[in-house]
Amino acid sequence: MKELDSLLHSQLRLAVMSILMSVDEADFVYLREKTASTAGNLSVQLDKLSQGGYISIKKGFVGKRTCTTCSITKRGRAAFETYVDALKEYLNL
Amino acid sequence: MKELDSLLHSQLRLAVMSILMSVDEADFVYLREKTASTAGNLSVQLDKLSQGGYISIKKGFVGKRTCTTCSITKRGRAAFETYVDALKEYLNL
DNA sequence: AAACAATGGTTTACAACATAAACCGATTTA
DNA sequence: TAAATCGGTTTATGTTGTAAACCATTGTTT
Repeated sequence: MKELDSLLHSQLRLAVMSILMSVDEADFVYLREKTASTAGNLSVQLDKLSQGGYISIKKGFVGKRTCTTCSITKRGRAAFETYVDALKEYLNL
Repeated sequence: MKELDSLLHSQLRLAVMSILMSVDEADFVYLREKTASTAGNLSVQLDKLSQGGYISIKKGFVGKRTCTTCSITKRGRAAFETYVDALKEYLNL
């Protein structure tokens, strides 16, 4: 059996990655709402994805307010695809 | 976003369930080899699946040796299918 | 037959993880 | 200016996954 990438095999991180796969860029608040997660949890998981090089996080401003924007990296995209393939094997899809 | 069934969202339990989906019955040793897991870990995870009513565990003998045989339940089969559907949503499959 | 290894598992101790609560600094509102 | 809100981070805590240690029985060696 192939190993499942443990950085991706987490509900929230997977949800985030899935969104980022199809959206180019997404800010913190959007991700929090779309995934229905708490800010704290999201913050931690984004960090992990970032540490692993799967996403890049850009901190900027919208007006006077800070805004954290995330996008998937090449590496993240590849990892996601590998993960999906491995999963298909598990699920016989 | 749909919730992912946390009883299934675990690498080893998922592997076990996937095997049991297509095999009617499988004994402990077979599962251990097929999933390349340690006996301890497998024992714990089988217990959890059993507690959740997803598999049934039957203890018997083959010759003089004990033999633990597992099979998926109706409920387990349904849960697996639901899980797969939810996952498809996450992965855009 | 006593000692030793192997088989089939279970228990348990520990590390990693997910999560929410508490918090922080800046901004807007009253 | 005080209080409430926003965008987010840090931290404390419970939950989970895992392997190491263990147990009971069977088989093998001396």
